Amino acid sequence: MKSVRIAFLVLEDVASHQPVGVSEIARRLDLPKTTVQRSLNTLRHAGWVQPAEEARTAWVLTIRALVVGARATDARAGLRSIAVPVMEELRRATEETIHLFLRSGDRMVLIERLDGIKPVRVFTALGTGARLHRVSSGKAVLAHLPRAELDAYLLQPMTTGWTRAPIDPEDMRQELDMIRTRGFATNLAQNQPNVSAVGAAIFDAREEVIGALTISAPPERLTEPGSFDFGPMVSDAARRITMGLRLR
Amino acid sequence: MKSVRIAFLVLEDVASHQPVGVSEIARRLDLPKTTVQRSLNTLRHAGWVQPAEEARTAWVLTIRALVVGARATDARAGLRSIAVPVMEELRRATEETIHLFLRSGDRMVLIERLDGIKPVRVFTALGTGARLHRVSSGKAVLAHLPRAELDAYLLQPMTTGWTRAPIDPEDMRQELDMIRTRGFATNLAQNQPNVSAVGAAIFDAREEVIGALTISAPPERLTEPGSFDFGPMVSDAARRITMGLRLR
DNA sequence: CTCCGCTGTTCCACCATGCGGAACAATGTA
DNA sequence: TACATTGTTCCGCATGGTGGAACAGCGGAG
Repeated sequence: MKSVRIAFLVLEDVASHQPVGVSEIARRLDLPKTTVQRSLNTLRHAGWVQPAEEARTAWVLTIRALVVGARATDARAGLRSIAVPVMEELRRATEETIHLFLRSGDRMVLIERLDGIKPVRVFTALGTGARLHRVSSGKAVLAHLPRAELDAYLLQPMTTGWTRAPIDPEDMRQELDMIRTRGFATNLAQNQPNVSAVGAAIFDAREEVIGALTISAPPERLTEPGSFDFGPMVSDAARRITMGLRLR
Repeated sequence: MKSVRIAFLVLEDVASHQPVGVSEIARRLDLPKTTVQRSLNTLRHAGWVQPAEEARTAWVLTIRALVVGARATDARAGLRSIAVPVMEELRRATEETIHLFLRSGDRMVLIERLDGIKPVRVFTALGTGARLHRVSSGKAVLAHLPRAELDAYLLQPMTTGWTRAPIDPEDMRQELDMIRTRGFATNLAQNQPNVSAVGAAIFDAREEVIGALTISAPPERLTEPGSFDFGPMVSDAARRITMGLRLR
């Protein structure tokens, strides 16, 4: 179904470049303008894209995309209903921001957030994604990936997020070993300068890693000694979520 | 483009009934099984649906749907970046949960949430929708809709959400008049038994209503006198967001 | 003012490709 | 065992998507 494949390519291109016009999309996807325009019209009739306000010549996503997309997390057998109470408890205990991530390919995607009580916080929007090796949640996941998958991932070049320093795969393996033994991963302002975090992996009923839970805070509230307080707390909370999923 | 239209129908059906099988979808959409299955396969290759864990015979949405859907709110010229700081301030002042809604047709859709500090809270997932007349945000929007649109809306039968009591369109008009004059709408546990809320409308640069901001709390913390404290606060916050949008 | 490069849009003939009935297989229920 | 479900494969027909070409509208440069 060529036309469907094209329609979704167009939709995703609109999503990541909106507001955007016909020619621009056609150029980027290397498709005839005609084809792209036909797709856009169909997408409009389906209610997924709409002309940007005023400019009838640029396109943006509609809210319908959000409504449908938001249901994506319902799939995981009520993960949210199991996770949220645990997250609430964890937030009360730490007073910091708690994030719930799911893995999607080689990215971690934020699917739920309970923000901290203390004033200084970092704001991450739902649906935001980051490469696995850049974030504590991702490292927690990497540490529990099947050997073959991990090897494949480490073949890709990796850099730290902030200072674009390259990461040595062997160093990463060592870090992952440590994460596996102590039960949680850390990220001390390595991805974004003002955010530190500790994270622990969550497993589904088949005992495969599916995501991670994290505690985020400004670096001054999450130093290495501090992370040893929070570390066991996330690790314990994540394990309780895993338990909950297993009982389903 | 028939095949594309069908593919999106199938996708939306999966979204609202997952996990779901071929025959069930075919029955509901009144399409041949073959057609539905072809669509599902294409959707899988596009990365939008996947077989449910274990049961290879049922389908669910993938996280990709969330990632794309989450971008839908970026369209509104940085609404989020303008709204969030105002919402933070409002939450600090009230210590209650702050919701940001956008209108989509005759529904209000939750696009951002900052949860309250106090323990008892009601949890609404992002992307959740509700009929306009059922929620305070929706009533705030209705109160500022162009006459023709309002008339059209009031022609539909309306009931309260909880006790399915019918609502008289004339009563609603009166309530909307009051909302318009005092600047905010209230919902005192009428939709869900444990949630009260006050809401105020947000306008775009063309001065058309696009959404609303609300403060939610359990009824005991948001009684009629209390709502007169919070009322002006939401109303003021919403106006500041509107101002921000106008400057863009 | 005119030209040029860029937009988005319309038209149309060809033929790839999606359509869907029928027939099959793999379940689990009476 | 019989039956009513489910999901899956196959294939011939004609529908409808494809994409080149040609047109129109806009804005900036010379």
